[in-house]
Amino acid sequence: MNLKQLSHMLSLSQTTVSRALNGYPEVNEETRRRVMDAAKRHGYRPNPSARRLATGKSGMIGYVLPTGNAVDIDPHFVEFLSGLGDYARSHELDLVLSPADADDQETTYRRIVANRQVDAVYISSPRPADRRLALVNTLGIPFIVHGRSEGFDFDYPYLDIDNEGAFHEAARLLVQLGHKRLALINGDDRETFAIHRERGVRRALAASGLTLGERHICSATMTEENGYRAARRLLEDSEAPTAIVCSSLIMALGVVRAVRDLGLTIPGDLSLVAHDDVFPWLRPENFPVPLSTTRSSIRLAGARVAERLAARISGLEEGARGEVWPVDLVIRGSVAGAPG
Amino acid sequence: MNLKQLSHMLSLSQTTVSRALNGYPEVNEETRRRVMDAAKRHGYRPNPSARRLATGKSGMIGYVLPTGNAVDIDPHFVEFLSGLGDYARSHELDLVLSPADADDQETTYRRIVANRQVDAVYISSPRPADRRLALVNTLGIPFIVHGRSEGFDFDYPYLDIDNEGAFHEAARLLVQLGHKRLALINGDDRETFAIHRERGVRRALAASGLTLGERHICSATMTEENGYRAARRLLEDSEAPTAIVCSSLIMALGVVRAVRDLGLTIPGDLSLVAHDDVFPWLRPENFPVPLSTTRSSIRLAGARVAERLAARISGLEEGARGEVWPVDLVIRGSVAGAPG
DNA sequence: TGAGCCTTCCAAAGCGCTTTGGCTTTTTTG
DNA sequence: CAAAAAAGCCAAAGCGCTTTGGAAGGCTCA
Repeated sequence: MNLKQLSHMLSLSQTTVSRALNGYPEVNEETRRRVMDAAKRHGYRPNPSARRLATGKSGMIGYVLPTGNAVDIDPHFVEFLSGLGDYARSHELDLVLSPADADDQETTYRRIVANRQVDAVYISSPRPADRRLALVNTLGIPFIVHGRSEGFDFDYPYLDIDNEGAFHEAARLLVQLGHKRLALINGDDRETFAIHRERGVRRALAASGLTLGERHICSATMTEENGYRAARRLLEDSEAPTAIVCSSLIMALGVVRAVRDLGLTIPGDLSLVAHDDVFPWLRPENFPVPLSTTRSSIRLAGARVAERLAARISGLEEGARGEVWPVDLVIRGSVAGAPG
Repeated sequence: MNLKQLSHMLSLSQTTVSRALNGYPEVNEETRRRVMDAAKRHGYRPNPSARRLATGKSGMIGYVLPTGNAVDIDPHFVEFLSGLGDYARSHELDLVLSPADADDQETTYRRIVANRQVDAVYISSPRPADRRLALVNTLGIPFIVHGRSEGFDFDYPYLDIDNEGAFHEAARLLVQLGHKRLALINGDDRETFAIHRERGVRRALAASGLTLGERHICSATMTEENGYRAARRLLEDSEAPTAIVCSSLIMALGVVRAVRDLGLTIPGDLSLVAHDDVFPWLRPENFPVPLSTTRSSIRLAGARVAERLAARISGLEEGARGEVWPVDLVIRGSVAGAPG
């Protein structure tokens, strides 16, 4: 069933039917009702390719997916997607993932923009002075960054959580509990979120005249194994920390294992706080010792990003509005006063 | 730069240029070269919407993403996606995720097919007599099922791993080690893979005159917490199993925790085998006691599905070819002879 | 009552591509 | 060497929608 057929059976022109369906004012309400009704009854669905060709709008939002043999998609992605999808569904938006060579995403961005394949894109895990951001900004397609970049002379729309604040709070708590030697097990330190987290920890320590030594900071991809390795390295050091702030629950899993292997206990020998993105399949309260966390649902962020993208597409949102969400500090059994 | 402009500057007709670009035979090789060259030099890219409208092909593969507040996307999805994306990239295919109400995916399938939005779709986590499968089969769009269904009177193309064989092997190993009381911690038992796995375990037990008691089988969404709960329930029973086969590494995490909470040890008191889909962020060899697993990379499966979808789109693959991958049984420290 | 203004609809022109059918040349063939 | 076949190219007709530029008819209002 296409427009032509539909309009023919209604004895109306395609113009009128099209307008009736798309809510244009210059059509009689009575007529509109008739059209709407017939459309629904016959299950008429405008052909998106045709519409796209005519309007240039696609009803899809894009994401460039870095791929490659050695490239692992972040497990957070799926949770973010849950939220995004949930919102997108209610607004008839689809999401198109364009796989790209991790080392050359630019080409793909240019392609999807030039082709008008999508109405908007979002960018995640930005780094300082991230080229994707600069590119997308000049290409002039609506976009939102999930996270933040740094070092640009222009503003841009983003949604981020207060990583610095969160880790500042976590570290401050530990310092207040008497810990003098703090360590940070961070994510990939080329990403802005990791930089912000480190900044937060440093600031909290500095406030009490403490510092974060070179040996007390690790950064690596967030895997269980890397968490373990980092913890081993830290805890076997002569100046082993008495408290660790950790960037992810998955890494915390490894930290806990290391602590055990070394015959130590939490929170007796070591206090531990980790960041929790709220996975349904791994919850901090279910750690051997319930884990204190800085918590922020990445899923909600996904939904919000979708919402703002939709707003931008329809012109309801404009400009470079940045949005920073506060992060909860949830205290559970894994923190205690400094030993000794 | 569009076809018209390009053909104009070459003093050729759009027809010829189009044909030259798309590899049709009725164009002089010399002319083709000229065209190709000019196209590359001017960065000409055919507008996909226009092409889609004209050909009906979209160069995209579709996936209907079940969403909803209470719906969690399986963390396996992202690994599968890694593989899929990796292949898709090399073939200029995009992936469109159409979010749908988890309880009504049919509408969405109909939509994307009717709209010719995608050239092919894949279906994952099928259940017996899965309606999506029946629907897609009648809709006549190329598709591949990742996993298998049951109870249909037609064949369909799929890619699955030998779940039954894998769990049969795992259980057989345990039986050979003298275990009489085996338990199975399974995924959602409405899904075919879970049914197959259960079947495998039962078959292995039956071969030695043993059975899988009602109390020795649990099934739930694969979260750490559910693994823990299941293990607690099993191990606190008067007929506690001496060996457990577990459907996922994430659940195994919970099993290990439960074992510890109960003051038991692996493999002293309990042997444990789990299925490993090969996540980069959680590896069985890094469990407190290295975990024996049935292993199959879900990522490779993703790549293979993409490959077959591409083949189907271009007509290279036809018919209802099913493909079943064998699963490795990897023995590590978590299994031992039955206690006592 | 007739000029001017809405209201409501329509015909037709794109959007950028593919593809059908046909028209020249050139090559082959008996 | 004429007739048939093949090669190489083109004009134009879609694909299904939106949107521009009217036009017909009914109103208002002096």
